[in-house]
Amino acid sequence: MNDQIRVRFAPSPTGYLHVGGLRTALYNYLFARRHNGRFVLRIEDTDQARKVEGAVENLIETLRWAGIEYDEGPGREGDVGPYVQSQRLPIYHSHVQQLIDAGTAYSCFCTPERLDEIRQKQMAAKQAVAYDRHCRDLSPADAARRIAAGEKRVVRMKVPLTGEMTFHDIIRGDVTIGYNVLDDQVILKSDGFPTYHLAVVVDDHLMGVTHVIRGEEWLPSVPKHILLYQYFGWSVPQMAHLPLLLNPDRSKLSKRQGDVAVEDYRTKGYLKEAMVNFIAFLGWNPGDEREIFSMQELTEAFTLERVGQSGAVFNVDKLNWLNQQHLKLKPAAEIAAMLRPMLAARGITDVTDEYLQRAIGLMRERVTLLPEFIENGLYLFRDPDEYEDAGVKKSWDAEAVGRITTLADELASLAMFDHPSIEGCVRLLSERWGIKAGKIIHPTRLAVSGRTGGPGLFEMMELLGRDAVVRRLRSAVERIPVR
RNA sequence: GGCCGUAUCGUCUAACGGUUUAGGACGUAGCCCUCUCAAGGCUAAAAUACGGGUUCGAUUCCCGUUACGGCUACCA
Repeated sequence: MNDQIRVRFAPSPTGYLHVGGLRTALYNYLFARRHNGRFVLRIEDTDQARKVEGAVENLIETLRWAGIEYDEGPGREGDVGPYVQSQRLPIYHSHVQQLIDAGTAYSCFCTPERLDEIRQKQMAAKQAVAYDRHCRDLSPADAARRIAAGEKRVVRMKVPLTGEMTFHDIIRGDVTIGYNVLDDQVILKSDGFPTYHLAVVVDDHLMGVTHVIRGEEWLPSVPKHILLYQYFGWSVPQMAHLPLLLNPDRSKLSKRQGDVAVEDYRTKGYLKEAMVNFIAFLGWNPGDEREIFSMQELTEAFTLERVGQSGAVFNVDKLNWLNQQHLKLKPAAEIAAMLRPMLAARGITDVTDEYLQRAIGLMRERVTLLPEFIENGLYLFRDPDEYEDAGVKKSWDAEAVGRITTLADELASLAMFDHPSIEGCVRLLSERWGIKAGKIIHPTRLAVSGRTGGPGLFEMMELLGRDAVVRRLRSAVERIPVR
């Protein structure tokens, strides 16, 4: 392997992709792209109890949706696979044996009950909770005999009894942790699966990972990992521990206080561009005052050095704003494609692309989320079947009904039915009647759309077309009771 | 409890110890624009947790306190 930068995103498949996970994946991805490196996806499914059916597929699909493509991983094999830990058991076993042979790890036969017991005692005595190293000095021969006899065991790594370790983190600088607060971590479970600590070290090394970029929750276990690198005689990758994402009350981001699954946001109608832009800015900024970034721009601007050290609250208001901004930038054809299924769900399938895209043009600055195009702009596709009370109350009186009737006739005989002609017609009437144009505009909007707000009336009527407009005006006159 | 980490407007953040009346953005309020709703423009309120040092000078460096968070599993 050469000196190319290699990073990985290594989620465990427990159901869905967490927004914090998305950010970790994104930063790894951006870092790899920025340095022409490789981005690896590795599935850490060493906990059989937490395995969730379909979670891996879901994870991959969500990453794909966000535009985070991996260079190597499940379904995209490279030279250092497999990329799913449950398929790498023999690799872990031989490495564990290596440590046992070298005397840096040992078999432990303590039962869960015994472990529980000492933990209880330690807690009662207000001592640090740690394994008492009961099996650390069993002779290898004894251990081998008990294994042969079929006794259940785990394998633990030996942590020095005294001393401390200082390591460097790109984001946090030098961190020192004493060995006395570390216990002899289990590295191989009794079911034959490795724990995270062993698997992550073995795989990161074997997969040529040069930079470990992951969440801050891993910071305290770094010394254990470095110890393992040393036991194996391997060089240690660079570390970058990212600050956590927080709830509005500053606790670690969780359900209960909002959505944490990326797919929830996708379902709600957030754009991937907004999601990525927003997530990137939680803990990182470009150092200037730009706010709106495409994935491409992010890859050009991203550096680990500009990642902050403190947790960031997930602020939905800002995400909403970013979604609006990206909605304004996105080509109408792409928005149209996303709207089609939503329209179809309402039985609207007879809309041409041209019409739909023009409708999007009228609505895009008035919506925050995708479904609002339809919720707030349904009248662009169907005649309204109800009229806002506030509008009726405000602008629908006998005079208005008379004017709308006349307007309908005038519009029906207009030579051209485009924005300028329609506007000219309305303005002419308002002059003739000696009233402000608004006196005609407001009831007309109500009659045509059922709403009091929305796109400019004349553009809207042009899009709707003469037939629909005249029909709606006349039907409103029939249907809306005069107050 | 122990260990580790973090601490600038409500929120996301900027400010290589001096260029700072601490800048931008979201949100909030007001004004402008205007056929409505938006969008946009302008304006306003809004922060260096606290206490000690170091320094001619601290948001920036050091120490302590406080607060918050993480870790402390045969979970990741």
